[in-house]
Amino acid sequence: MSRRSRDDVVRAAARLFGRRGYHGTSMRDLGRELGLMGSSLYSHVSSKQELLVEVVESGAALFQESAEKALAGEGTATERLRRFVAGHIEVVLDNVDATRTFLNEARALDPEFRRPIIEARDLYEGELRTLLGEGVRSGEFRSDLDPKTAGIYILSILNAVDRWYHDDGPLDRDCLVTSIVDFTTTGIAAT
Amino acid sequence: MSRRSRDDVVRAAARLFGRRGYHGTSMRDLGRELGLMGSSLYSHVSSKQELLVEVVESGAALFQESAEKALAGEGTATERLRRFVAGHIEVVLDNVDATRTFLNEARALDPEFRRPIIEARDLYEGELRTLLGEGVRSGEFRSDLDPKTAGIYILSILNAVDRWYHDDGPLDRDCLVTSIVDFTTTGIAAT
DNA sequence: CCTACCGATCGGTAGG
DNA sequence: CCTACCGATCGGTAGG
Repeated sequence: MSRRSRDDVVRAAARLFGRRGYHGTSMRDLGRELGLMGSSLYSHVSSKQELLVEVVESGAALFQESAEKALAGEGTATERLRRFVAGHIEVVLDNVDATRTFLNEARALDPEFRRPIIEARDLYEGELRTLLGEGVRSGEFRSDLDPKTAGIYILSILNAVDRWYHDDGPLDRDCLVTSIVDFTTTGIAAT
Repeated sequence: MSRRSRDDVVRAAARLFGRRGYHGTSMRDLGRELGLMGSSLYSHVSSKQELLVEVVESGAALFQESAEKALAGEGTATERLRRFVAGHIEVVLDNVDATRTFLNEARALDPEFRRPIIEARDLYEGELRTLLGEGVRSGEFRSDLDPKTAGIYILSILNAVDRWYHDDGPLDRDCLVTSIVDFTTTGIAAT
């Protein structure tokens, strides 16, 4: 067994922070996960909080990049919404540990680190809101739509996906995206 | 300052468990919240875990009672859905601490207590699913609706409400309920 | 990366 | 409900 890299440590931290929470994970737990003594981790990082910061920031960055890619190109608001949803879901499902930690453990961050993370979250939400507003102006979305609350509802659905969806279940990822976009655009009522 | 009741202790536990998490709360934190020494809490409860169990079970019970009231009476599926949504939101907003703990800290429960809580959650979700299925059969909801995923989407929205809604904000509770029911039934697309 | 350790804090008990 | 305390565990350091 070769030596562990700093990245191994961060990845293991993401896994445990995401599953048991920051306060539910000790440095000795983390060491055990990697076959190391807890104290050995301090040759890779200088504190437990530093690990949390790194994991949470990586989660924030993943969402930000995803939004940029989804919203950059052309297309109707509906098409861009689909790309936004697909991107978000891909980020969540391909990085369950980091995104879980980003979504649930930000409160364990020291205040100085928490602030910029909340700002990143607001920025991401704002980009979705802008997209929804454009869809209203283009006539694709209902004229009485409130982009703010609608954006929150959509993100509520997206952020919960990792709590129930499994890749080996009956629904593949494309169908999941379609299902969410359909629910969001046309709802459950009969036409 | 009179003596504290067991109920005071449970309520304080709900507050701290809901805000900082179970593992982020020490018995001494809890004592401080009540103006007591941490060790004094053991004249009211026999363990920290017992407090978590009590809080989580109270959260589960609140949702269960709410569903029973909402689904018992007559009405179309849409009407009962509105009552279900209104009930859920009332439970969440009137009991933020207990419901937050119920929704986020169940993983900190010892396995023997976690199982029945997950079952309670599934039961509640199942009741919503049944309601949605009835709406499909009555023709109120789209015939191609999958009640299972739709139920998950609706609960995702409902369970996130406490993360952003404030009673003193621009939206009152009735409007919030209407907003969620509208989003759920007709979606954001223009008609 | 380990051994050996530090002071602080943890959940919890005994005795009043 | 407090005082006084228990053994275990915490995050972290020194020195190799």
